[in-house]
Amino acid sequence: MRILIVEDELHLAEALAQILRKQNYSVDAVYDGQSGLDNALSGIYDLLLLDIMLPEMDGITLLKKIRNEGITTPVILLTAKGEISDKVAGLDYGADDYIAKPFSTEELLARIRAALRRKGEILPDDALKFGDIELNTVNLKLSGKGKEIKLILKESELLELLMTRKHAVTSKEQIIEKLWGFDSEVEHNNVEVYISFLRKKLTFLQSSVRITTIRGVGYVLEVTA
Amino acid sequence: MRILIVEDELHLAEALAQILRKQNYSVDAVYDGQSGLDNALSGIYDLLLLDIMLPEMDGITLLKKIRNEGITTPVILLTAKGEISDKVAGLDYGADDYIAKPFSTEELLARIRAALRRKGEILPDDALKFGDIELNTVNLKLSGKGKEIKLILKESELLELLMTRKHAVTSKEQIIEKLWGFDSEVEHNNVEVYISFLRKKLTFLQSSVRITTIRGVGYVLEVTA
DNA sequence: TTTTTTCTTTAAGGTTGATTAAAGGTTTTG
DNA sequence: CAAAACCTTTAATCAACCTTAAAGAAAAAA
Repeated sequence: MRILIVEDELHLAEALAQILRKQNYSVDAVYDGQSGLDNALSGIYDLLLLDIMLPEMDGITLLKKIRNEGITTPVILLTAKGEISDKVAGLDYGADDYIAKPFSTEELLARIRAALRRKGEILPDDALKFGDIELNTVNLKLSGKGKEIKLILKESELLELLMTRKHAVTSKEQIIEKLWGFDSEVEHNNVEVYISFLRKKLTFLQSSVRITTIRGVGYVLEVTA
Repeated sequence: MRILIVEDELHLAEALAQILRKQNYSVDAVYDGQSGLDNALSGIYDLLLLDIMLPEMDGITLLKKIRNEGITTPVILLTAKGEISDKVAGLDYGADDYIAKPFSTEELLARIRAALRRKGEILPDDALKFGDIELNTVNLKLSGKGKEIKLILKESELLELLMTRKHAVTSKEQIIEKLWGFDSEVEHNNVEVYISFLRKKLTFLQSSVRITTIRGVGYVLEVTA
């Protein structure tokens, strides 16, 4: 289950992300409205947590835009105390719920569960697809052509990143930032090692998906003919 | 037999829970209407004890909502003295009974038995199944392949959690939250210990069910070939 | 109540397996 | 060709996890 947090208070955003990851949700966080919109439009999220007060573009505008694009992802608005009128506007524009800051973890989790339940009675599972492979980001199993193989966490996170970014080229810096965190001192070689591991497993699966290197730029998934 | 208590007076809720557990009911308690709704909708309970005055969402509204969802779980309302009109409304909306605070333990237990009897003549039993094992959450006996072994409470709760979550991976945090409560300071090692105990007992039963570790993620039940 | 038993938690050391670092090879680019 | 970027494998390190024993707490029995 993938959740996108759009919240400009970095601290809160990271705290939320951490809490949700412990519940085994896949979480991405962005810190301004424009990035929120870009990410939300990808349609890969099962739920959006949207702060109302945001730089670049406020949460309500963001909500309006994604609804106009036909995206029905459940949205929970995060509101400060005084923003009652915003709440109402939010619900009018298709938010599923709102929760006033400060809120308890428990309450947030309950509302998330409720929103997810409300939406798709049959909860979509966590399988990501690309070409002939399917990655389950919860139990870390990668399958294709009848075969199946277990990944370890870092492999899964890396492949997940490549799969969600589809045909975009992903740089080593982006990978490091996503897998090891913003200011980590991890070497490029480290990424190369995991790319190598993944290629081996893709080969084992006899998948037609491969990880192509674009020198000086990054990696991208491709389907071979 | 699983009972959900929705009662905002923490003290009363816990006291009730304790009394009912002594009667071998499986009891969960939540302290506001929204959480009550979330939990009740899961449909796993055999009875709901519902306070009328609640934060977030009052008991009557809660009752209405679950009945609208087609959930027929018996409901006993807990009412304060003055709330006669609420009682009536409650019965209109499909409560099975009400009991006025303060009430005696005996009276409550009698009404619970009556409500359960009234509902399903054949009472659903408390056996959970997965693969070749069966867990009775009331007498804490785990059986499979003809053999049977007694679990202790924490083992049973842990296995119950894994069994109800079926093929989902459950993190240690989720386990701690469920077994020890939200903000407890219990160490991860504690979970590991009980996982270890359970594995030993599964081995003793020669069950094909095993608890698989997914490093950095959590635990999941699997059936071996 | 005191004693005994059972259950729960803590602590410690061992084991496994993930991660990192390193080294040598290969491919691409200028 | 030389330099840079990348690939792959292996070995060392480190973190996560497992297991056992025993202390502590709670419940049951005497």
